[in-house]
Formats: sequence, C-alpha cells, structure tokens
Amino acid sequence: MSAKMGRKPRNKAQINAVREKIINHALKLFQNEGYEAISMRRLAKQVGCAPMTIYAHFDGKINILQHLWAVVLETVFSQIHNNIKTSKNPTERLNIAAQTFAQYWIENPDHFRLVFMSAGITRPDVDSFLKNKTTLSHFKFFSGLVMLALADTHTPNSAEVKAKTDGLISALIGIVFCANTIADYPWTKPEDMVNLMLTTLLTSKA
Amino acid sequence: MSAKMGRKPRNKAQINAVREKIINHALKLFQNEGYEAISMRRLAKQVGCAPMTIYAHFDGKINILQHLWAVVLETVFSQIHNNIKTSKNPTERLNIAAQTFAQYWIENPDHFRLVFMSAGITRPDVDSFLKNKTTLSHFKFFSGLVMLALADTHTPNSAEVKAKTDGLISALIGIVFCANTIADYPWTKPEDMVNLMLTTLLTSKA
DNA sequence: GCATTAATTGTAACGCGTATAATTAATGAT
DNA sequence: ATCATTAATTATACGCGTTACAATTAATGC
Repeated sequence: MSAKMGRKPRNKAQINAVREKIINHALKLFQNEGYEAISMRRLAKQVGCAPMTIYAHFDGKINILQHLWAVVLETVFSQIHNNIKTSKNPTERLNIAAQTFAQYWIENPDHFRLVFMSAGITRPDVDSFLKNKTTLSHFKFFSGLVMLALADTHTPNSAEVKAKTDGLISALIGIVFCANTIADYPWTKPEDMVNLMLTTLLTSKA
Repeated sequence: MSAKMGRKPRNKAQINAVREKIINHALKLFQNEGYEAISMRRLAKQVGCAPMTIYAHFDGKINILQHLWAVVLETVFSQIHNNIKTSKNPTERLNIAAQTFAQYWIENPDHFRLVFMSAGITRPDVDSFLKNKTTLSHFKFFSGLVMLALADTHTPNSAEVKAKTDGLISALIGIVFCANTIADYPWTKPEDMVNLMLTTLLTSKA
C-alpha cells in the first residue's frame, strides 16, 4: 500500500506529444478546408479519438485555435522579413513591412478571422495572445522598424516609438478589419490608407 | 380557376408590423440582457411564435441584428453631436468627435461586438451595413468634420478628405478593436492613440 | 490475478443557427 | 359546406461547442 500504485501519470513529453498531435490535425483541417471546418467533432475524428478526449488535453476550442494563431503569424512575419530584405532604407523597410502585413490579411480573410475574430471579445480563458514570446517578438520587431524609420529625421524617445508603433498596428488591423467586415463601403484602397498612416506618423513631430 | 385563389398574401403594412415586432423584441432582449441573450429561440419565445417563423420574415439572425446596429449607431452619434456642441473650433470638434466615438465602444464592448463583430467576415446576405442612409450620413458627418479641421491650415481637396476620413475611421475602429480583443497587451492608452492619429493626420500635408 | 490509479470513451443533455418537410390557416370556386 | 390552392407557421432534424457523469479500458505495484 505504498504511495506508488496504479497507472503512472504521463510525463511532460508524452502530454506534449498528444497536444501537438491534436494541434497538427487542427492545422491540417484549417489549411485544407478553412476555418469553418475546425469543429471539435471533426477534429476528434481526424485525431482518431472521441470528442471528449480532446477536452482532457485542452480547456476548449479557443485554446487549440491559439496555437494556430502562432503558425499564421509566423507565416505573416516570415513574409515580411523576406520582403524587407531587398531594402536597406529604414523608411522603405517599414513601408514594405506595413504593406505586406495589411496585404496578407486582405488576401487571406479566413486567416484574419482565425487570428482576430475567433471567439468573443477579450478572449477569456486564453493563455494570452501575447504571452507567447514569439508573438511578442513580432511586435517588438515592428517597433524596431518604426524607431529606425523615425531616426531618419530625428532621435525619437521610447514613448514616441511605442505610441506610434501601437498606433500603427492598431490602424493596420483596423484598416484590414474594415475592409473585411464592412465590405460594401467604398473604402479608400487599403494600400493607400496604409501609405497615409505611415507618412503621417513619420512626418509628424508628435 | 382564376388567378386569385388561396390565402391572400399579407400587405406591406402587415409585413412591416410583424418585422417591427420582432425587431423590437430583439432590441429589448439586447438592452435588458446583452448580446448573448439574443438567440433565435429566445427571441421567438418573446415574440410568441416558433423559432422558424422568424425565418419567414428575416433571412437570418444577422438581418435582425442589422436593425439593432442602426439603433446603437444612433446613440453613438447623438452623443457625438451633443458633445461637440460646446466647441466651435473645427479641430477641437473633430477631436471631441473622435474621442467620443472611441470611448463609447470601449465603455460598451457589448455594443461594439454587436455592431462590428456579429456574424462572420464580409457580412454576406446583409442588406448592407451602409445602404441604410442614416448610417451613411454618419460617415459623411465625420468627413465634414475632417474637412473643416483640415481647412484650418490649407484647402484640402476631396480626395485628401476622403482618404483621411477613411483612414481615421479605420484607425479608430482598429484602436477599439485591439483594446477589446487583445486585452492583455499593454497598449498605449486609447485616448492617446486617438490623439496621435488626429494630430498626425491633421499636420501632415499628404 | 488484483486492487489502484490514469486515461479514454459513450451517452445524454443544453442551447445555438438553420435547412427541409410537414402542417395549419385562410381564401375563392364549386 | 367542401375542396383545391396558396400563404403562413411549425416540427423535426443536423451539426455545432460544451458540460456532466457513468462506464470502460490501460497501465502499474503488490
């Protein structure tokens, strides 16, 4: 009657393996058939288990989607990194980054929906959109671009860089969001709006 | 066997009466218990009919919500109109309008969700978010404010006004959207971001 | 083999939006 | 009044996310 009886609980490697298996199937489902195809019942079928088993490994659907966000963001920022390689001019690099960012979401509305519009407001129970260090690094990368672009004309303090980076990201997401959800309004071309945001943010002395 | 056989279809007044009855109950449901409470089954119960009956009068849930959007927007812009009365300075008026707009959605996330985040991307089958002439007039009102504010420094052409208005609205919605959905990131204060957007948009010569 | 613990599964339920088919209600013709 | 015809309503069912709970299977030490 010692304390070590019965089945041993899984070690962390095993736990992670099962979680990754589920995530991979979810990703495959999303890539092959889009956002709508990701349902707990279908996912379970793909994984080869009962729907309830998934709930033993994840708190809920949104906690699975969270991992897909990371994959999509990886794609976006890998595209950005790839595109800005061609230029060494800080302003141009920021320009390319912003345009690539906006363009991606407009060309892939399903991805936009997955990352920004799945689950309700405030994303409760999510480990956090930005706890993920990789995701956070994307933000920092953007603020680095902003800082260098601003440095072309003056020496910005960190407060200005943060405010303008936050403003730029919010504006970019807003532009994409509006283009995607209020599709019937004749918006100014997203590309032009991004340009406007950049030139105004960079030339103002605020 | 003349052409006029069988039950007579409802006249337009009757059709409208039923539709308004449904809309009113939906609105009451939203005001009393929030966004989550608006379900077709609960709505039907309030109206006193079977859930499917509603589908004979509306294409779907989103077509009902559409009418609630108009009510909410009316509230928002009535607040805006009320607040800018205190000032005659064009720049300040635009400032107050933008701040009021952003503040409203941050203070009422449920309303933001209703108007901007209900239903999926592209809002298919919706009569159109902006076919509604009142809603469209809100947009025009904003562009009027932008034009007058710009006129303080130069004479803007209509292209600049439209681009800057679209940019401002997108940015405002983006700021609110980010604050609401990516709540764990330490965003610059929305108020400050709105200020940044305004000063940069107004001072740039683009 | 047996008790013990872990992990998975089955079943049922709740409420959701909605497609389809069956049903009820009203009307003109007979 | 009965019947066909058309309009309006409703019942039923599907898949969805999620939860609760019982039943089952799997692994381990004795």
